[in-house]
Amino acid sequence: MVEAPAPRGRPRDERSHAAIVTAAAELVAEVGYHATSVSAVAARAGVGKDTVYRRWSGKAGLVYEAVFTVTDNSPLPDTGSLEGDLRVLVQGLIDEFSAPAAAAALPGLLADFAADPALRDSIRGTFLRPARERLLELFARAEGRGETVAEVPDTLVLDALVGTVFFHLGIIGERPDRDLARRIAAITAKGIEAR
Amino acid sequence: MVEAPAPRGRPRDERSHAAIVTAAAELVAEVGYHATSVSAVAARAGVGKDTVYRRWSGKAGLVYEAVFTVTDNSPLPDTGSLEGDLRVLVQGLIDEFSAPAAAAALPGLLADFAADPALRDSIRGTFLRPARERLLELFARAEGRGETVAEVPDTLVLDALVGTVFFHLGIIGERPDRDLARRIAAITAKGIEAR
Amino acid sequence: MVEAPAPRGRPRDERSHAAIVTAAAELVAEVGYHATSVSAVAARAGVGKDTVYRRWSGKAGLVYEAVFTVTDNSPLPDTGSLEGDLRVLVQGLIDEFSAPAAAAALPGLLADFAADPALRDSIRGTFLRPARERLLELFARAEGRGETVAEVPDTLVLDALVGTVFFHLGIIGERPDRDLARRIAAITAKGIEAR
Amino acid sequence: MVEAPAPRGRPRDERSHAAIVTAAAELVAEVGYHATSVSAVAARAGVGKDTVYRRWSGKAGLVYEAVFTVTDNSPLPDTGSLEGDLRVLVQGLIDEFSAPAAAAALPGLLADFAADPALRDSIRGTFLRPARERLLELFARAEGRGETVAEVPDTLVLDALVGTVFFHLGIIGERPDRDLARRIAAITAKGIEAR
DNA sequence: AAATAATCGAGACGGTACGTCAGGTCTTAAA
DNA sequence: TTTAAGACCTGACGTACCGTCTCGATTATTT
Repeated sequence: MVEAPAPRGRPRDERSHAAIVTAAAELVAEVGYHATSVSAVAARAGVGKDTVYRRWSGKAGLVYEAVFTVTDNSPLPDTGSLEGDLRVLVQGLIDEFSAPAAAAALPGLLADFAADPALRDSIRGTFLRPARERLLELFARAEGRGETVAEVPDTLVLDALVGTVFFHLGIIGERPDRDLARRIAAITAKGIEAR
Repeated sequence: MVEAPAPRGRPRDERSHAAIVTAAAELVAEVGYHATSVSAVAARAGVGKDTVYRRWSGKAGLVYEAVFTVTDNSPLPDTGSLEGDLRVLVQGLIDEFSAPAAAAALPGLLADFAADPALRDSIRGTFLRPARERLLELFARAEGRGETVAEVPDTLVLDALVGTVFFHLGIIGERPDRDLARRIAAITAKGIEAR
Repeated sequence: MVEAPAPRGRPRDERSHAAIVTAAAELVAEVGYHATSVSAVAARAGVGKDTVYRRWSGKAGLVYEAVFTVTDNSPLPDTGSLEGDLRVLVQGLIDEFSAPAAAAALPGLLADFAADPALRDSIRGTFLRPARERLLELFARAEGRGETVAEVPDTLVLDALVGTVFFHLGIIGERPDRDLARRIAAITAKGIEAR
Repeated sequence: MVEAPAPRGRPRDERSHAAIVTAAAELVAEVGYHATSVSAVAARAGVGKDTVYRRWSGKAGLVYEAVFTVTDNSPLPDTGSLEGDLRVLVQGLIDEFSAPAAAAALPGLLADFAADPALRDSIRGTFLRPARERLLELFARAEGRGETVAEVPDTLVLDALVGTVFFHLGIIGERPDRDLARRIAAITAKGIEAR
């Protein structure tokens, strides 16, 4: 087991952490990702810049935590069909990507993550993990029901779902249509059915 | 008919234009989108900054033209099936997005485009137009063969194809797998078939 | 005798000259010397920049002509005393330096002249010439009246008169006091009297 | 009594201040006032531009401090006569204005000061203050000796002395003649004597 | 109690890029 | 050859943000 490394000196103030995250989320929603600066976040949080850099490596990491902290861990409802389950999953992505702060942050955020090897790895490892677990659970259910799924890497299916939603809403800026989740789920479900 | 607005004064030097575009493409491929600056592009092109800003509104517009000028207008080969045609189309996207300059530029570029309303509109209007025309041609062929396609907006299908490739390669940084085009085409073709 | 160099091609448009000078004088009075640019002068005059540079070497020479063209050549009135004559001469300098365009132009203009050897020489040769001629005339009258003047270079006296007025009004920005000419003339007259 | 405003944050580095001032003085002496830029000063001082703009409003204020910091506070020697005392004072002005950096800076510097209301006020308040104090001391001595001085504002006498020296040396570019101080002092002393 | 050590808010630090503007030159078609 | 127009290269402007460093002042643990 890993020992805590014996904390010495003044402990970090947890309230600073919360204030920074809140300030970052607000700023991103108000002025966008590009116009959000670490200086401005620190100023709004009533905190020194060092206090931010002591906890995060830069704007990207900070905004990521500020915008995507609320991971929905509620179990995926069982709709009884692969397509129905996928629709719920996709609707979740749509809701997540349509939130004001997320919509304002996503393109710039993912660009910054993609440009940094360390951060890039955390996209699959952290950002996509919950969605991937849900997708695997969903596949398992389908198999349990006897629905066979074609031989296709789950990461590719996930990239297709996330990439489609991200590009459609985040890059193009399309408003989330009422039928969007249904259509994406329908195509994907039929597309990956065996036979 | 629209009259040319009677050009007055010294005409723009076409060699400057070409030098700037070349310098931009090289720089992006060498140091990445973020580290590419208008000043550096101008310096490498042997041109004043004004000459750049006279023709482009900023880094985003310039890099876009530098990286995505070579529109492939060759007619889409007719493979005899929707899935086959889609595979060619998707492979074209993969090749386009995997080129060194494009791969280095895409995430930051699309983020900057998404952040500017004027540029954002040009994504559909310019960047996606050739691919969309190919897609429509491909749908027309399928109908001509009697293959019926489900009621689904072509822009959504396009966003799905482009979004998937962009996210998989550009954001996640996955290497373009040998089977990538085949798999995406297979899922999509089956997914949008009527029935 | 000097031959005219056989004018070939389109002759210069004299109206351009006048338009440029007028535009320059107006601009200097409105926005000051620093904010006056050759581009702006040309634009206001409805003239190309080249047409300006073909006639003047730059902003300094142009503004000089625009602001100090109206040389007062009226003969200096004979007041009957050195001090009285000096007072009239100094009042003339004050009036000249207090005109809106001149006041706005002088400090920057003289600075630019001082920085360029060619222009610098023209301060004595052109700008100060009329005043110097008046001063010499004034000395001649004094001698004619039997008033003896101490051995002092006339250029130094002139520099003292002009420098005092220029510094007091142009640099410090003092408003031209009612007694200013009288006081300067009194000091100078007494100061240069023999004995 | 005025409280020190409780300095917060990292204090300014005094070595930066000195390095900037030195670099500015050197540059002005080497390339002149016009060709001296804030960027070049910062680069030579090994300092960011922000560090310069944090302390000075622009080139004018910076160069002023760089060139005219060394105020000569030595007491004016008592020569026993108004004219002698004036000669010492004027010689001091000549020496000050003839120093390489000062000669290169003065015309442009005073032009920039004259163009900015805030800086303009500091000419009398700062630049001319030492000379004015000397002049007043000199008048007091004269009165103490029984030499009566005509009713004339001391600021006008000062403007005459400074203006004459500045115009003669700075604008016209005359070399400081051996007799210059003597002549100016003689004219002024006689000119302001009562009777 | 004293010493040690990490944190805090504040803001200065050296860099770098921004987008604008002026300078003075050059190139066009028309006069 | 001049004209109006305007593109050309150069280089300075003053601003903003980056991520680091330096203050004096806290706030904890260790001696």
